[in-house]
Amino acid sequence: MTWNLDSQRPIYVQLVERIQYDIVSGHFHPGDRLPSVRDFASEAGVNPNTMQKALAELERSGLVSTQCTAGRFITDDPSVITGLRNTLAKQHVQVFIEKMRKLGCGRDEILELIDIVFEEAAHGHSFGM
Amino acid sequence: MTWNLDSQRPIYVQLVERIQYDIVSGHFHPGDRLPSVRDFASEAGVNPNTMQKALAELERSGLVSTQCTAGRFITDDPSVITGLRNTLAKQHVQVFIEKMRKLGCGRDEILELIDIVFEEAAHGHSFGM
Amino acid sequence: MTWNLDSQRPIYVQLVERIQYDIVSGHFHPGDRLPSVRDFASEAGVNPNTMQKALAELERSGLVSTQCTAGRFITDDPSVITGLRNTLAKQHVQVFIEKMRKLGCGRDEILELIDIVFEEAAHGHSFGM
Amino acid sequence: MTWNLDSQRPIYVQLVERIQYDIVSGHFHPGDRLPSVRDFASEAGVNPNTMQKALAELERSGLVSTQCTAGRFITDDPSVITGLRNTLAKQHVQVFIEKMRKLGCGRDEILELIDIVFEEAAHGHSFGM
DNA sequence: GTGGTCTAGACCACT
DNA sequence: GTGGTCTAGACCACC
Repeated sequence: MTWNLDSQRPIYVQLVERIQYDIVSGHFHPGDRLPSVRDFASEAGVNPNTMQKALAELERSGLVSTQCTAGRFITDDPSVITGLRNTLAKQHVQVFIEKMRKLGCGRDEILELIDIVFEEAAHGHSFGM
Repeated sequence: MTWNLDSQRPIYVQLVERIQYDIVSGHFHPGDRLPSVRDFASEAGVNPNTMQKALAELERSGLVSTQCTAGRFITDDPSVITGLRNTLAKQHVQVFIEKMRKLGCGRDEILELIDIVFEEAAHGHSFGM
Repeated sequence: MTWNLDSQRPIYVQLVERIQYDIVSGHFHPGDRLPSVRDFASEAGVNPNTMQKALAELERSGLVSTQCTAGRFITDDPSVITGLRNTLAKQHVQVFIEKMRKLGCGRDEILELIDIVFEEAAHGHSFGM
Repeated sequence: MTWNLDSQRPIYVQLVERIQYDIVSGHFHPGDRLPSVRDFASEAGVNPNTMQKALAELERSGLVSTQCTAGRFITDDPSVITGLRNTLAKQHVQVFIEKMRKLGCGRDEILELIDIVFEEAAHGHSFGM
């Protein structure tokens, strides 16, 4: 698992996003214990304080909670996770559609392109880049 | 028309993207003469050198060309513009679908969400800006 | 009965306050024998030395007295207890009014808010715990 | 203006509370510019990072906002300030009544004591201690 | 070992 | 000069 941090945006923001994804996508499960701040930080190649800041952010949003001296845990309320997933999904769709609109792509063309990309993917093309 | 530059990513990259959009979306037309580097830079509120770098980038990709002493012009070959438009559109779709895939959204859910966002937009909700 | 000790303030101070409350509020009665230091400490989940320090403090203020070999007893002079109760009550009121004054709340607003809180409590809202 | 920080509770929390009070009590006014992080920190005798953390907290709650490179400003929406004031006031009342309840003081006795304290204050006694 | 907090000092971009 | 971010290293209390 690589972290792919770029130095253009605040690292702690990228950490938050990345961990959110890992929770939402099922890499972490509700109730799971997260690695310790120090381990997590070293895994991501950042300073423990930076990871601490990211985790505090996640705590503020209710995704993780800390049981002092025992570590940090993913919320065990699946609805919080589902809620975040849906929020993120909708945000992505909105940003995406706005970008396409600026390119002059309407609804039909968007749907068409999506089908094309899915077709290609189904025939073994890779997604990412 | 505001330029909305953020200081997180290299300015010239943002300028390139923005001008690409302006060409592709029809704000600039094939054969149009671009403002002078100096004017363009002052309009965007950036240093002329930065704008220069952005325009050089656009030249490299064939979107604009310099006719010495007469200034810079948008390519008069519509197919180049259409090509860019389609390339950008497809890129956006691929990136978007990859993000959604990471969230665990399949094709059907994506289509559903897109319809929802279009519905909302039709009822007066703003997109992102 | 939980002890709710927080690690922010010296433990023994919190014990003193808590036992004062238990005496003043009638949980312990005049002349009652207190549990042994060891039992009391284990009940509160603290080190016996810490409890010892707390009890010494209470002895200094005349609330409890040691009868050698027989253990520690709550004072059998009800006026001492009543005196403490009134002292604590007045202290709380003074500190409270000072805080409210800093917020710009005058006498009338304070009385109004107190009535509101009592109203809410009467309708089943919990206070603080 | 002294800061009276005690080392028992997180300093940044105390800074938040103190600045909240200063805003709510009218020492800072809506739209006022706060001292720079560095100045503010040195005035309070803390590390700039600690002050930064406190101000970030205040920003999160909407009390102050930062106009990048221009400094931080108190919100110019008086209703936010009034809202905070009322929230704090009610909290204090609740905590106070709960404490008094534990002492066995009912509503009437509380009101009586408040009047006594106000009487004393009116005759020149000091509040605080 | 855990998390939480604080400090000191640095760099960046903007103006 | 402003705020924002990051790092390194320290201390504390709890278990």
